[in-house]
Amino acid sequence: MKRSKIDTADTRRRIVSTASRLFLENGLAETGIAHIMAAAGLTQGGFYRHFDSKDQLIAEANIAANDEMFDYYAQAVAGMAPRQALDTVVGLYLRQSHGEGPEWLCPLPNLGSELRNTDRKVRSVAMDGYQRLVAFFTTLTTALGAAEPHGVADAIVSTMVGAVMLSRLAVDPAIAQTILDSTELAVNALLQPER
Amino acid sequence: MKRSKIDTADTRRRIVSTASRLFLENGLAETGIAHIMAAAGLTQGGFYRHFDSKDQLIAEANIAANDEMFDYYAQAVAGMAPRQALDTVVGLYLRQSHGEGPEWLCPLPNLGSELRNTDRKVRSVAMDGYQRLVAFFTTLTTALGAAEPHGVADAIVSTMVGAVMLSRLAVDPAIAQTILDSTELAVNALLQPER
DNA sequence: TGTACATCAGTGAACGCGCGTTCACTGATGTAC
DNA sequence: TGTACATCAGTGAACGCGCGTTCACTGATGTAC
Repeated sequence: MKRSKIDTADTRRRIVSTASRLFLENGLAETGIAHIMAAAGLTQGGFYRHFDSKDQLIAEANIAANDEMFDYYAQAVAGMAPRQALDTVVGLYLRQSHGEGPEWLCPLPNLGSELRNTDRKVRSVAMDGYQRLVAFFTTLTTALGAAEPHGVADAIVSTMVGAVMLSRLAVDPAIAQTILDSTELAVNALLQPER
Repeated sequence: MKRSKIDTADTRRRIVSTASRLFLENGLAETGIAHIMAAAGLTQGGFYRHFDSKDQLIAEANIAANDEMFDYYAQAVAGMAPRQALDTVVGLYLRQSHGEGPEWLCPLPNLGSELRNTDRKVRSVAMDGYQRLVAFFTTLTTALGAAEPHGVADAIVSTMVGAVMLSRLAVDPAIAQTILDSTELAVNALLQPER
C-alpha cells in the first residue's frame, strides 16, 4: 500500500544505510538486493520503487559512507591544533571498525579492488572520497609547515589505505596490529621537517 | 581423448597462468571458469580434470603470480647495492602493468578487498605474498642501517600497496601518476636516518 | 617388439542455484471536487 | 469539511541469465602380456 512521504523517505534512507554497512563488511558482489532489503525489514520487490539499479544504490551507499566518515572527523577534531588533529584522524582511520574504534568503514580499503570493476559513476564517487581525504590532510600538513604538503598528504593516505586493507586481509591478528603500528610510525617520520 | 603426461602438465600450467592474468586484470568474481578455459584454448568441461574447484585455481593462480613477481625482482636486482636494489624494486612495483612497466601484477593491490571474502587457504597465500614482500624489504632496510628495519619495511609495503590500488582506481591518469610519484618521495623520506 | 585393453584429458551439453530485474496485485495516502 | 478516486510503496512470485559443477562420451596414450 501507499505510504506517507515521510515514511517513504525514511525507508529510502534505511535501505541506503543498511546497504552501505553490508557492502563495506561483505563486498559488493557478495551482497545481493534481496539480502539488503531483508536486512532493512522489506521484501526485494520494493527495491525498484526507490532505485533504478543495484549500481545506483552502490553509488549512493558509497556517498553515505564517505559523508559519515568525514562528519565523524569534523566532530572529532573540532578545536584541535593541527598536529593533534592529524594524529587523531590517523588513529581513527586505522582503528575503523576494530573493536574500540569508530563504527564506519572507508570504502577505499574495504572495497578497493572491487570498485575498479564498477560503473564510472561509482568509481568517481570513490575517487571523490580519496580527494576529500587528501584535501583534509593537505590542510593539516600545510598548517604544520611541511615542505611538500600535498605530497606528504598523498603518502599518508596511500599508507593508511594500504595498511587498513592489509590488516583486514591478515588471518593473524598480531600481524594486523603490527601493520597498523608501523603505519603510525611512518606517518610520524613523514612529518619530520626536511633536513 | 587421453593426452601425454607432458601435454597434460603443459595444459595445467597454461590454465594457471591464464587464470592468474585474468583474475588480476578483471577480478575473481568477474572471471568465470568458462572464460578462463576459452582463453586457454579449451572448453569448460575439462577444467575439473585438473582442479577440484575454482577456489583451488584461485589459490594456485595467486601462488603463480607471487612467484613470477619475486623471480622478476631477484633477476632485476642481482648484483645491486642495497639502496639501488630498493629503489629499483619500488619503481618496478609502482609501474606494474603500466605501459612500460613489468607485465606481472601483485595480487595485494589488484585483488585486495576481494581476497578478504575467500577461502582461508587463498587468504593465507595472499598473506604469504605480503610476508615475502616485507622480508625482502627488511633485508634491504637492515643493510641500509635503518633504525627500525622491520617497521620501515612494513610501511614501505603498505604505502606501495595502497598507492597501486588507488592509482588503478583513479579515472584520471594524472591523479594516478601523482599518487605514484608521492609514494617514491615518501619511501625516500622513510629511509632518511633518524635524527 | 607387437598387440589388446584400460586409462583418462578433453568435449559439449546439461544441472541446479542465486542473482538482478520485472510484474500483477494490494490498500493506505494524498488530491480533486 | 467530506467524499470519491487516482496514486504508488510495498508484497510475493516469476523471469531470464550466467555461474560453478557434473556427466556421458570420445579416442589417443600408456601398460600388461
